[in-house]
Amino acid sequence: MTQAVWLRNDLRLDDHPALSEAQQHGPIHVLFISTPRQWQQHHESPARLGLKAAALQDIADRLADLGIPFTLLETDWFADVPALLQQFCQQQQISDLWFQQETPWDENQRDQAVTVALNNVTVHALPHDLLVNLPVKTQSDEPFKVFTPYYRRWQQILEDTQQSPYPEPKDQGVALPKQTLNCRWAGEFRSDLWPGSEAAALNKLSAFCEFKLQDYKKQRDFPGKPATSTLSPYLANGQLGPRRLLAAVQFFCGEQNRDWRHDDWLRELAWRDFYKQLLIHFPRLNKFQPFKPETRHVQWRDDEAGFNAWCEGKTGFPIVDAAMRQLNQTGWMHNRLRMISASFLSKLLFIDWRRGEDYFLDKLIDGDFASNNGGWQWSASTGVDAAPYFRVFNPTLQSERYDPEGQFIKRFVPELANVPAKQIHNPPAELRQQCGYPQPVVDYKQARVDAIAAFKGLPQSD
DNA sequence: GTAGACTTGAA
DNA sequence: TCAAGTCTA
Repeated sequence: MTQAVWLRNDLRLDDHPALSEAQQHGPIHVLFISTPRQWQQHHESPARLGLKAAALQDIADRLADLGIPFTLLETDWFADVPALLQQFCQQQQISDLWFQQETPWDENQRDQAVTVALNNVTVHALPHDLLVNLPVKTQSDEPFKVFTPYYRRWQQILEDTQQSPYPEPKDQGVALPKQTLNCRWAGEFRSDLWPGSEAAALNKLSAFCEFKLQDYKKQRDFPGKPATSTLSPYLANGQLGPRRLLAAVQFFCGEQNRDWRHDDWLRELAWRDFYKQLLIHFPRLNKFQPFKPETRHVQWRDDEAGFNAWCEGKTGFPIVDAAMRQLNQTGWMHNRLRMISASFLSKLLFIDWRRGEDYFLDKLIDGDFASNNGGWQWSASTGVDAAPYFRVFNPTLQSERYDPEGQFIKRFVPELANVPAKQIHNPPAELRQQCGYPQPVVDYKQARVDAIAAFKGLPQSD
Protein backbone atom coordinates (compact mmCIF):
# COMPACT_ATOMS: atom_id res chain seq x y z
CA MET A 1 0.00 0.00 0.00
CA THR A 2 1.27 3.43 -0.92
CA GLN A 3 2.61 5.75 1.75
CA ALA A 4 1.96 9.42 1.11
CA VAL A 5 4.52 11.88 2.50
CA TRP A 6 3.22 15.42 2.77
CA LEU A 7 5.97 18.05 2.67
CA ARG A 8 5.29 21.47 4.18
CA ASN A 9 8.07 23.55 5.71
CA ASP A 10 10.52 20.69 5.42
CA LEU A 11 11.44 20.91 1.74
CA ARG A 12 14.33 18.50 1.58
CA LEU A 13 15.17 14.85 0.92
CA ASP A 14 18.15 14.64 3.28
CA ASP A 15 17.58 14.18 7.02
CA HIS A 16 13.83 13.88 6.63
CA PRO A 17 12.18 11.64 9.25
CA ALA A 18 8.84 11.28 7.44
CA LEU A 19 10.38 10.29 4.09
CA SER A 20 12.73 7.90 5.76
CA GLU A 21 10.23 6.20 8.04
CA ALA A 22 7.43 6.02 5.49
CA GLN A 23 9.62 4.22 3.00
CA GLN A 24 10.17 1.44 5.53
CA HIS A 25 6.44 0.71 5.28
CA GLY A 26 6.10 0.63 1.51
CA PRO A 27 6.58 2.66 -1.66
CA ILE A 28 6.17 6.40 -1.11
CA HIS A 29 4.39 9.13 -3.03
CA VAL A 30 5.45 12.66 -2.10
CA LEU A 31 3.09 15.60 -2.23
CA PHE A 32 3.01 19.30 -1.55
CA ILE A 33 -0.03 21.56 -1.33
CA SER A 34 0.22 25.23 -2.32
CA THR A 35 -2.11 27.57 -0.45
CA PRO A 36 -1.17 31.00 -1.80
CA ARG A 37 -4.01 33.00 -0.25
CA GLN A 38 -3.39 31.49 3.16
CA TRP A 39 0.30 32.28 2.80
CA GLN A 40 -0.50 35.82 1.85
CA GLN A 41 -2.65 36.16 4.95
CA HIS A 42 0.30 34.85 6.96
CA HIS A 43 2.54 37.54 5.44
CA GLU A 44 4.80 35.08 3.66
CA SER A 45 7.01 37.30 1.54
CA PRO A 46 7.37 37.08 -2.26
CA ALA A 47 11.05 36.26 -1.74
CA ARG A 48 10.21 33.41 0.57
CA LEU A 49 7.69 32.04 -1.91
CA GLY A 50 10.26 32.34 -4.68
CA LEU A 51 12.79 30.28 -2.78
CA LYS A 52 10.07 27.82 -1.83
CA ALA A 53 9.19 27.30 -5.49
CA ALA A 54 12.85 26.76 -6.38
CA ALA A 55 13.18 24.21 -3.59
CA LEU A 56 10.10 22.37 -4.84
CA GLN A 57 11.41 22.19 -8.40
CA ASP A 58 14.68 20.79 -7.10
CA ILE A 59 12.80 18.18 -5.08
CA ALA A 60 10.56 17.23 -8.00
CA ASP A 61 13.58 16.67 -10.25
CA ARG A 62 15.44 14.57 -7.73
CA LEU A 63 12.39 12.49 -6.85
CA ALA A 64 11.89 11.72 -10.55
CA ASP A 65 15.48 10.47 -10.66
CA LEU A 66 14.71 8.24 -7.69
CA GLY A 67 11.55 6.89 -9.30
CA ILE A 68 9.42 8.40 -6.54
CA PRO A 69 6.16 10.04 -7.70
CA PHE A 70 5.64 13.68 -6.74
CA THR A 71 2.36 15.58 -6.86
CA LEU A 72 1.87 19.31 -6.47
CA LEU A 73 -1.69 20.23 -5.48
CA GLU A 74 -3.02 23.75 -5.20
CA THR A 75 -5.90 25.44 -3.42
CA ASP A 76 -6.38 28.80 -1.70
CA TRP A 77 -6.82 28.15 1.99
CA PHE A 78 -5.91 25.61 4.64
CA ALA A 79 -9.63 25.02 5.10
CA ASP A 80 -9.78 23.37 1.65
CA VAL A 81 -6.93 21.01 2.39
CA PRO A 82 -8.78 18.13 4.11
CA ALA A 83 -11.16 17.58 1.18
CA LEU A 84 -8.34 17.85 -1.32
CA LEU A 85 -6.27 15.30 0.55
CA GLN A 86 -9.21 12.97 0.88
CA GLN A 87 -9.63 12.98 -2.87
CA PHE A 88 -5.92 12.50 -3.45
CA CYS A 89 -5.67 9.56 -1.05
CA GLN A 90 -8.64 7.87 -2.69
CA GLN A 91 -7.32 8.29 -6.24
CA GLN A 92 -3.82 7.13 -5.34
CA GLN A 93 -4.94 4.36 -3.01
CA ILE A 94 -3.00 5.76 -0.10
CA SER A 95 -2.99 3.71 3.09
CA ASP A 96 -0.85 5.99 5.26
CA LEU A 97 -0.16 9.71 5.37
CA TRP A 98 3.09 10.96 6.93
CA PHE A 99 4.14 14.47 7.89
CA GLN A 100 6.08 16.42 10.48
CA GLN A 101 4.06 18.66 12.76
CA GLU A 102 4.38 22.43 12.53
CA THR A 103 4.21 24.90 15.38
CA PRO A 104 1.90 27.76 14.37
CA TRP A 105 -1.78 27.63 15.24
CA ASP A 106 -3.45 27.60 11.81
CA GLU A 107 -1.16 24.83 10.57
CA ASN A 108 -2.01 22.80 13.63
CA GLN A 109 -5.75 23.28 13.15
CA ARG A 110 -5.41 22.25 9.52
CA ASP A 111 -3.62 19.04 10.47
CA GLN A 112 -6.26 18.16 13.03
CA ALA A 113 -8.98 18.65 10.45
CA VAL A 114 -7.04 16.44 8.04
CA THR A 115 -6.72 13.70 10.62
CA VAL A 116 -10.47 13.74 11.20
CA ALA A 117 -11.31 13.82 7.49
CA LEU A 118 -9.09 10.93 6.45
CA ASN A 119 -10.90 8.15 8.23
CA ASN A 120 -9.64 5.39 5.94
CA VAL A 121 -6.03 6.50 6.07
CA THR A 122 -3.60 6.07 8.95
CA VAL A 123 -2.15 9.47 9.75
CA HIS A 124 1.38 9.63 11.18
CA ALA A 125 2.00 13.09 12.63
CA LEU A 126 5.71 13.00 13.45
CA PRO A 127 7.27 15.41 15.96
CA HIS A 128 8.14 19.01 15.06
CA ASP A 129 11.18 19.73 12.92
CA LEU A 130 13.41 20.65 15.88
CA LEU A 131 16.87 19.49 16.85
CA VAL A 132 15.67 18.36 20.27
CA ASN A 133 12.22 16.86 20.02
CA LEU A 134 12.14 15.20 23.40
CA PRO A 135 10.27 17.34 25.90
CA VAL A 136 12.53 20.02 27.35
CA LYS A 137 10.86 20.75 30.69
CA THR A 138 11.73 22.13 34.11
CA GLN A 139 11.95 19.84 37.13
CA SER A 140 8.32 20.63 37.87
CA ASP A 141 7.42 19.54 34.33
CA GLU A 142 6.69 23.06 33.10
CA PRO A 143 7.91 24.56 29.82
CA PHE A 144 10.89 26.87 30.26
CA LYS A 145 10.24 30.59 29.97
CA VAL A 146 13.87 31.63 30.26
CA PHE A 147 16.37 30.73 27.62
CA THR A 148 19.47 29.87 29.64
CA PRO A 149 17.98 27.09 31.78
CA TYR A 150 16.20 25.80 28.66
CA TYR A 151 19.53 25.74 26.85
CA ARG A 152 21.27 23.83 29.65
CA ARG A 153 18.60 21.15 29.62
CA TRP A 154 18.63 21.07 25.80
CA GLN A 155 22.40 20.66 25.78
CA GLN A 156 22.15 17.81 28.27
CA ILE A 157 19.65 15.95 26.10
CA LEU A 158 21.82 16.46 23.05
CA GLU A 159 24.82 14.99 24.85
CA ASP A 160 22.84 12.02 26.13
CA THR A 161 21.14 11.05 22.89
CA GLN A 162 22.40 10.14 19.47
CA GLN A 163 20.90 12.47 16.87
CA SER A 164 22.04 11.43 13.40
CA PRO A 165 20.69 12.65 10.07
CA TYR A 166 18.12 10.44 8.37
CA PRO A 167 19.28 8.99 5.03
CA GLU A 168 17.79 10.14 1.74
CA PRO A 169 14.94 8.00 0.40
CA LYS A 170 15.98 5.01 -1.71
CA ASP A 171 15.46 4.59 -5.43
CA GLN A 172 12.08 3.00 -6.13
CA GLY A 173 13.23 1.74 -9.50
CA VAL A 174 10.54 3.23 -11.71
CA ALA A 175 11.22 5.44 -14.73
CA LEU A 176 9.47 8.77 -14.21
CA PRO A 177 9.46 11.85 -16.45
CA LYS A 178 10.61 15.18 -15.03
CA GLN A 179 7.90 17.74 -14.36
CA THR A 180 8.10 21.47 -14.76
CA LEU A 181 6.17 22.91 -11.84
CA ASN A 182 4.07 25.94 -12.45
CA CYS A 183 4.24 27.94 -9.24
CA ARG A 184 2.50 31.13 -10.32
CA TRP A 185 2.66 32.32 -6.71
CA ALA A 186 6.47 32.40 -6.70
CA GLY A 187 8.01 35.85 -6.19
CA GLU A 188 11.37 37.36 -6.98
CA PHE A 189 14.30 36.58 -4.73
CA ARG A 190 18.07 36.92 -4.70
CA SER A 191 18.97 33.55 -6.16
CA ASP A 192 22.58 34.74 -6.41
CA LEU A 193 22.68 34.84 -2.60
CA TRP A 194 20.41 31.85 -1.96
CA PRO A 195 20.48 29.30 -4.76
CA GLY A 196 17.40 27.11 -4.49
CA SER A 197 18.79 23.60 -4.54
CA GLU A 198 19.36 21.43 -1.51
CA ALA A 199 22.87 20.63 -2.73
CA ALA A 200 23.70 24.35 -2.72
CA ALA A 201 22.33 24.70 0.80
CA LEU A 202 24.43 21.77 1.99
CA ASN A 203 27.53 23.26 0.36
CA LYS A 204 26.88 26.56 2.07
CA LEU A 205 26.59 24.74 5.39
CA SER A 206 29.91 22.96 4.93
CA ALA A 207 31.70 26.09 3.80
CA PHE A 208 30.38 28.03 6.77
CA CYS A 209 31.41 25.35 9.27
CA GLU A 210 34.82 24.92 7.72
CA PHE A 211 35.78 28.57 7.48
CA LYS A 212 33.55 30.66 9.77
CA LEU A 213 32.42 28.55 12.69
CA GLN A 214 35.55 29.04 14.74
CA ASP A 215 35.37 32.84 14.70
CA TYR A 216 31.60 33.04 14.80
CA LYS A 217 31.39 34.21 18.39
CA LYS A 218 33.95 36.95 17.89
CA GLN A 219 32.70 38.23 14.54
CA ARG A 220 28.97 37.59 14.47
CA ASP A 221 27.91 41.01 15.76
CA PHE A 222 29.49 43.01 12.96
CA PRO A 223 27.05 43.36 10.07
CA GLY A 224 29.82 44.55 7.75
CA LYS A 225 31.65 41.25 8.07
CA PRO A 226 30.55 38.04 6.35
CA ALA A 227 30.71 36.13 9.62
CA THR A 228 27.25 34.61 9.98
CA SER A 229 25.96 31.55 8.16
CA THR A 230 23.09 33.24 6.24
CA LEU A 231 21.47 29.81 6.24
CA SER A 232 18.24 31.13 7.79
CA PRO A 233 16.26 31.10 4.49
CA TYR A 234 17.00 27.40 4.14
CA LEU A 235 16.04 26.78 7.75
CA ALA A 236 12.75 28.61 7.29
CA ASN A 237 11.85 26.35 4.35
CA GLY A 238 13.32 23.30 6.03
CA GLN A 239 15.80 22.82 3.18
CA LEU A 240 18.36 21.77 5.78
CA GLY A 241 17.50 19.30 8.50
CA PRO A 242 18.43 20.06 12.12
CA ARG A 243 20.39 16.82 12.56
CA ARG A 244 22.39 17.62 9.41
CA LEU A 245 23.39 20.95 10.96
CA LEU A 246 24.43 19.21 14.17
CA ALA A 247 26.43 16.62 12.24
CA ALA A 248 28.26 19.39 10.39
CA VAL A 249 29.08 21.21 13.65
CA GLN A 250 30.28 17.98 15.24
CA PHE A 251 32.41 17.05 12.25
CA PHE A 252 34.15 20.40 11.85
CA CYS A 253 34.63 20.89 15.59
CA GLY A 254 36.31 17.50 15.55
CA GLU A 255 38.59 18.65 12.74
CA GLN A 256 39.43 21.82 14.66
CA ASN A 257 39.82 20.14 18.05
CA ARG A 258 37.00 22.10 19.64
CA ASP A 259 34.16 20.94 21.87
CA TRP A 260 30.97 20.93 19.80
CA ARG A 261 28.80 20.97 22.92
CA HIS A 262 29.55 24.59 23.65
CA ASP A 263 29.59 25.81 20.11
CA ASP A 264 28.05 29.28 19.90
CA TRP A 265 26.42 28.75 16.55
CA LEU A 266 24.75 25.58 17.80
CA ARG A 267 23.43 27.68 20.66
CA GLU A 268 21.56 29.78 18.10
CA LEU A 269 19.81 26.60 16.98
CA ALA A 270 18.71 26.20 20.59
CA TRP A 271 17.06 29.61 20.25
CA ARG A 272 15.21 28.33 17.22
CA ASP A 273 13.91 25.35 19.19
CA PHE A 274 13.16 27.55 22.22
CA TYR A 275 10.91 29.94 20.31
CA LYS A 276 9.12 27.12 18.51
CA GLN A 277 8.34 25.22 21.71
CA LEU A 278 6.95 28.43 23.22
CA LEU A 279 4.33 28.56 20.47
CA ILE A 280 3.27 25.03 21.34
CA HIS A 281 2.92 25.75 25.04
CA PHE A 282 1.54 29.30 24.90
CA PRO A 283 -1.09 29.54 22.16
CA ARG A 284 -1.70 33.23 22.83
CA LEU A 285 1.62 33.91 21.11
CA ASN A 286 -0.07 32.74 17.90
CA LYS A 287 -2.91 35.18 18.37
CA PHE A 288 -1.29 38.59 18.26
CA GLN A 289 -1.03 38.67 22.05
CA PRO A 290 1.99 39.72 24.07
CA PHE A 291 3.42 37.08 26.37
CA LYS A 292 3.32 39.48 29.33
CA PRO A 293 -0.37 40.24 29.80
CA GLU A 294 0.07 43.67 31.40
CA THR A 295 1.81 44.95 28.27
CA ARG A 296 -1.53 44.77 26.46
CA HIS A 297 -2.21 48.14 28.02
CA VAL A 298 0.77 49.90 26.47
CA GLN A 299 -0.46 52.91 24.48
CA TRP A 300 1.50 52.58 21.26
CA ARG A 301 1.71 55.73 19.17
CA ASP A 302 -0.11 56.31 15.92
CA ASP A 303 2.56 57.65 13.59
CA GLU A 304 2.15 56.89 9.89
CA ALA A 305 4.96 59.20 8.85
CA GLY A 306 7.33 57.62 11.35
CA PHE A 307 6.31 54.12 10.33
CA ASN A 308 6.82 54.86 6.64
CA ALA A 309 10.19 56.44 7.29
CA TRP A 310 11.22 53.31 9.17
CA CYS A 311 9.98 50.99 6.41
CA GLU A 312 11.77 52.93 3.71
CA GLY A 313 15.01 53.40 5.59
CA LYS A 314 14.65 57.18 5.91
CA THR A 315 14.64 57.70 9.67
CA GLY A 316 17.81 59.79 9.66
CA PHE A 317 19.58 57.19 11.83
CA PRO A 318 22.16 55.74 9.42
CA ILE A 319 22.50 52.30 10.99
CA VAL A 320 18.71 51.85 11.12
CA ASP A 321 18.29 53.04 7.55
CA ALA A 322 21.08 50.81 6.26
CA ALA A 323 19.43 47.88 8.04
CA MET A 324 15.99 48.54 6.57
CA ARG A 325 17.41 48.98 3.09
CA GLN A 326 19.30 45.72 3.43
CA LEU A 327 15.97 44.10 4.27
CA ASN A 328 14.14 45.77 1.39
CA GLN A 329 16.85 45.02 -1.16
CA THR A 330 17.96 41.52 -0.21
CA GLY A 331 15.12 40.04 1.86
CA TRP A 332 17.53 39.43 4.72
CA MET A 333 18.85 41.42 7.67
CA HIS A 334 21.75 40.76 10.00
CA ASN A 335 20.71 39.65 13.48
CA ARG A 336 22.24 42.61 15.34
CA LEU A 337 20.46 44.97 12.94
CA ARG A 338 17.14 43.21 13.55
CA MET A 339 17.54 44.10 17.22
CA ILE A 340 18.55 47.68 16.53
CA SER A 341 15.75 48.35 14.05
CA ALA A 342 13.13 46.54 16.16
CA SER A 343 14.17 48.48 19.24
CA PHE A 344 13.99 51.67 17.18
CA LEU A 345 10.43 51.06 16.02
CA SER A 346 9.02 49.75 19.29
CA LYS A 347 10.89 51.89 21.81
CA LEU A 348 11.87 55.12 20.08
CA LEU A 349 9.05 55.58 17.57
CA PHE A 350 6.92 53.73 20.12
CA ILE A 351 4.89 52.06 17.37
CA ASP A 352 3.13 48.74 18.04
CA TRP A 353 5.67 45.93 17.66
CA ARG A 354 3.09 43.90 15.72
CA ARG A 355 3.33 46.35 12.82
CA GLY A 356 7.07 45.74 12.68
CA GLU A 357 6.55 42.00 13.01
CA ASP A 358 4.25 42.01 9.97
CA TYR A 359 6.54 44.24 7.94
CA PHE A 360 9.49 41.94 8.59
CA LEU A 361 7.49 38.90 7.49
CA ASP A 362 6.35 40.77 4.38
CA LYS A 363 9.97 41.29 3.35
CA LEU A 364 12.09 38.52 4.87
CA ILE A 365 13.16 35.56 2.78
CA ASP A 366 13.75 33.70 6.04
CA GLY A 367 10.51 34.83 7.73
CA ASP A 368 9.65 32.34 10.43
CA PHE A 369 6.70 33.08 12.66
CA ALA A 370 8.21 31.72 15.88
CA SER A 371 11.62 33.36 15.61
CA ASN A 372 10.22 36.63 14.29
CA ASN A 373 7.56 36.89 16.98
CA GLY A 374 10.06 35.91 19.67
CA GLY A 375 12.55 38.51 18.50
CA TRP A 376 10.00 41.30 18.28
CA GLN A 377 8.53 40.57 21.67
CA TRP A 378 12.01 40.49 23.13
CA SER A 379 12.79 43.90 21.64
CA ALA A 380 9.48 45.42 22.68
CA SER A 381 9.83 44.03 26.23
CA THR A 382 6.50 42.21 25.96
CA GLY A 383 7.77 38.63 25.67
CA VAL A 384 9.24 35.76 27.65
CA ASP A 385 12.73 36.50 28.81
CA ALA A 386 12.34 39.95 27.28
CA ALA A 387 14.75 42.81 27.54
CA PRO A 388 13.84 44.85 30.66
CA TYR A 389 11.70 47.76 29.54
CA PHE A 390 14.23 50.35 30.63
CA ARG A 391 16.81 48.80 28.33
CA VAL A 392 16.57 50.85 25.16
CA PHE A 393 19.09 50.54 22.37
CA ASN A 394 20.92 53.73 21.49
CA PRO A 395 21.20 53.44 17.68
CA THR A 396 24.20 55.76 17.46
CA LEU A 397 26.16 53.90 20.12
CA GLN A 398 25.29 50.54 18.56
CA SER A 399 26.47 51.88 15.22
CA GLU A 400 29.79 53.07 16.65
CA ARG A 401 30.31 49.77 18.40
CA TYR A 402 29.35 47.32 15.64
CA ASP A 403 30.06 49.24 12.45
CA PRO A 404 32.97 51.42 13.60
CA GLU A 405 34.21 52.36 10.14
CA GLY A 406 30.72 52.78 8.73
CA GLN A 407 31.54 50.08 6.21
CA PHE A 408 28.08 48.52 6.40
CA ILE A 409 26.26 51.86 6.39
CA LYS A 410 28.06 52.95 3.23
CA ARG A 411 27.03 49.76 1.46
CA PHE A 412 23.33 50.50 1.83
CA VAL A 413 23.17 54.26 2.32
CA PRO A 414 25.07 55.60 -0.69
CA GLU A 415 24.18 59.20 0.25
CA LEU A 416 26.74 58.86 3.05
CA ALA A 417 29.45 57.17 0.99
CA ASN A 418 31.90 60.04 1.41
CA VAL A 419 31.22 60.87 5.05
CA PRO A 420 34.20 60.14 7.32
CA ALA A 421 33.85 57.35 9.89
CA LYS A 422 33.84 59.83 12.75
CA GLN A 423 30.68 61.53 11.54
CA ILE A 424 28.84 58.75 9.80
CA HIS A 425 26.98 57.43 12.83
CA ASN A 426 25.21 60.73 13.38
CA PRO A 427 26.13 63.33 10.75
CA PRO A 428 25.73 67.03 11.62
CA ALA A 429 22.66 68.76 10.21
CA GLU A 430 24.43 70.73 7.44
CA LEU A 431 26.25 67.63 6.22
CA ARG A 432 22.96 65.73 6.03
CA GLN A 433 21.56 68.53 3.92
CA GLN A 434 24.55 68.47 1.57
CA CYS A 435 24.26 64.70 1.15
CA GLY A 436 20.50 64.66 0.70
CA TYR A 437 20.16 62.53 3.81
CA PRO A 438 17.17 63.07 6.16
CA GLN A 439 17.31 64.70 9.59
CA PRO A 440 16.49 62.37 12.53
CA VAL A 441 12.76 61.62 12.81
CA VAL A 442 12.95 61.45 16.62
CA ASP A 443 14.97 62.97 19.40
CA TYR A 444 16.68 59.94 20.91
CA LYS A 445 17.04 61.23 24.46
CA GLN A 446 13.45 62.34 24.77
CA ALA A 447 12.05 59.24 23.07
CA ARG A 448 13.99 57.00 25.45
CA VAL A 449 12.64 58.81 28.51
CA ASP A 450 9.07 58.70 27.15
CA ALA A 451 9.24 54.98 26.37
CA ILE A 452 10.47 54.06 29.83
CA ALA A 453 7.80 56.25 31.41
CA ALA A 454 5.05 54.61 29.33
CA PHE A 455 6.04 51.18 30.60
CA LYS A 456 6.54 52.33 34.15
CA GLY A 457 2.96 53.50 34.37
CA LEU A 458 1.48 50.09 33.51
CA PRO A 459 -0.76 48.33 36.04
CA GLN A 460 1.28 45.63 37.74
CA SER A 461 -1.14 42.80 37.11
CA ASP A 462 -3.46 42.31 34.19
C1' DG B 1 10.74 29.74 51.17
C1' DT B 2 14.90 31.60 49.45
C1' DA B 3 19.00 32.51 46.85
C1' DG B 4 20.87 33.36 42.56
C1' DA B 5 20.34 34.19 37.85
C1' DC B 6 18.60 36.44 33.94
C1' DT B 7 21.03 37.19 25.03
C1' DT B 8 22.75 40.74 22.80
C1' DG B 9 22.42 47.90 27.43
C1' DA B 10 23.04 52.86 28.69
C1' DA B 11 24.79 56.75 31.19
C1' DT C 1 25.69 52.10 38.92
C1' DC C 2 21.02 51.70 37.21
C1' DA C 3 16.65 49.11 37.80
C1' DA C 4 12.05 45.11 38.10
C1' DG C 5 10.40 41.37 38.45
C1' DT C 6 10.17 36.58 37.33
C1' DC C 7 12.06 32.19 36.79
C1' DT C 8 14.36 28.01 38.48
C1' DA C 9 16.68 24.86 41.49
